[in-house]
Amino acid sequence: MSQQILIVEDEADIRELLRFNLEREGFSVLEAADGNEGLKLARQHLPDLMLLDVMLPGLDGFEVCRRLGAQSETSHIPVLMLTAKGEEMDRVVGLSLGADDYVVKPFSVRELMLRIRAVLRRGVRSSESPVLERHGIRLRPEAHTVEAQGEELLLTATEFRLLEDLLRHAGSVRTREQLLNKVWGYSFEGYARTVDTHVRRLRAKLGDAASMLETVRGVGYRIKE
Amino acid sequence: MSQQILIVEDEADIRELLRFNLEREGFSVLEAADGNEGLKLARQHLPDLMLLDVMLPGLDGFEVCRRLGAQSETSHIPVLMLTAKGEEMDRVVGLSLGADDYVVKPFSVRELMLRIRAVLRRGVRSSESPVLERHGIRLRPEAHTVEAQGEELLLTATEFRLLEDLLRHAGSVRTREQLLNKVWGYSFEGYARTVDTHVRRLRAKLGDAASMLETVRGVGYRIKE
DNA sequence: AGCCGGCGTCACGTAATTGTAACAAATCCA
DNA sequence: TGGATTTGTTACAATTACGTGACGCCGGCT
Repeated sequence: MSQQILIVEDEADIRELLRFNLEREGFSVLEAADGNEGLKLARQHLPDLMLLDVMLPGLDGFEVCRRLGAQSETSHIPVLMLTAKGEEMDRVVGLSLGADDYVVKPFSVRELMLRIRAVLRRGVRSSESPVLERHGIRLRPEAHTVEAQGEELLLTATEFRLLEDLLRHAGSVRTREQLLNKVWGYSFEGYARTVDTHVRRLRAKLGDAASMLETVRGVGYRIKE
Repeated sequence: MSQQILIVEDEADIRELLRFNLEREGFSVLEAADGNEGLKLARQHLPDLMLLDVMLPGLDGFEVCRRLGAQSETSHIPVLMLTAKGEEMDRVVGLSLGADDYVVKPFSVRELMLRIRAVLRRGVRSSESPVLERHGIRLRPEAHTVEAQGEELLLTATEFRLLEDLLRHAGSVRTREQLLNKVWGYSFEGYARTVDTHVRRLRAKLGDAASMLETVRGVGYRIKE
């Protein structure tokens, strides 16, 4: 379930720093200390993303990148290059060209994580369903709009996320716990009945379409198949 | 028959790496290390597109661009300018001289390839520049100008990029984080409410057209579909 | 130097949103 | 049927989000 990231970096302390932060963000991590090993692991595990240092003993980052691209199984693996500091902007640009993005050392962890997420997001873009539609309700996640029988509904952010989650699981029951975790986030420490209140508010705005949002007594809520 | 791209760039590293990526994408590549040679090759081979660095020894990118435009055989060749970050002002000049698009360094490979394909798809130079138009607002990325109801608006660089990003995603909500990453860059470590301030300034300049830039409470901002 | 435009931050006011409590209604089970 | 449990409904206070104006910094220009 968790996404896998391959670190190819010769300096052990940087590897460790990266591993620590990536795992804290929920990624699983592979490590390689040189280009050859990185290439081998990439082919074996087909990670979701590679962090690739440019300056490596033996095969350098650019060469690894080139060889990855030459193989069809590995050519789709997004690569984020780590480039040494102090280089000319032009040079950095050049070095980044075999990759999807690059970060200049020393980098801030925050920035690196942002870039990793950005690169990963590009991959899943296509799989995201653009429109959720059921029983005359049309929800556009991208636009953050909802229509019921052609009328646009003005939902609050929470209501919207709630409806989105229910729609994504249309046909199956969602428990209050599941909804709290997904809509409110794991750090929410409130009462489960908060869900009830928001379901009520949502129903009020749904009008006639509210009948599709049913209560499953003792379990949770569900949108009809 | 693969399309031919001419790279005019003085740094050998960058040339090589551009060549590598372009050939990987199926283009055939010509190289020139300075403006004069670039001009010569352009006249000889009439490539499908030119990647033209601004900073060149001898004849600079603008001059190359201008001389190309003066000849009927070469005037149709699409030009994609490579500009360094500090060359914002020059950009306007270059584009007015006939470049079809520009890419500001540093850029990611992905972005460069997308732009190359966009320019090639557009076909004949200047025949159909990408103009972002919505609700009486017309933004010309290449010319770096914005009009609202026929009146030209004088936007700052940040305001322009902000509006450009919002327009490119018209109909979709953009979160503050997305806007910060895109408009301010990943290395920006400031406060998300900075976005609000710039939205406000943008709205002030948009005048009546400001109503198309709506706030999506709890999420971000969106330009109406 | 002095000025100025652009930018990021801050403080404040207002309005929308949200979580909770309290009570009513519905449903279940013995 | 009656008590227990679960859910619906309403009201409300606290919080949050956003718009707005102002301020200070910085870099470029005169």
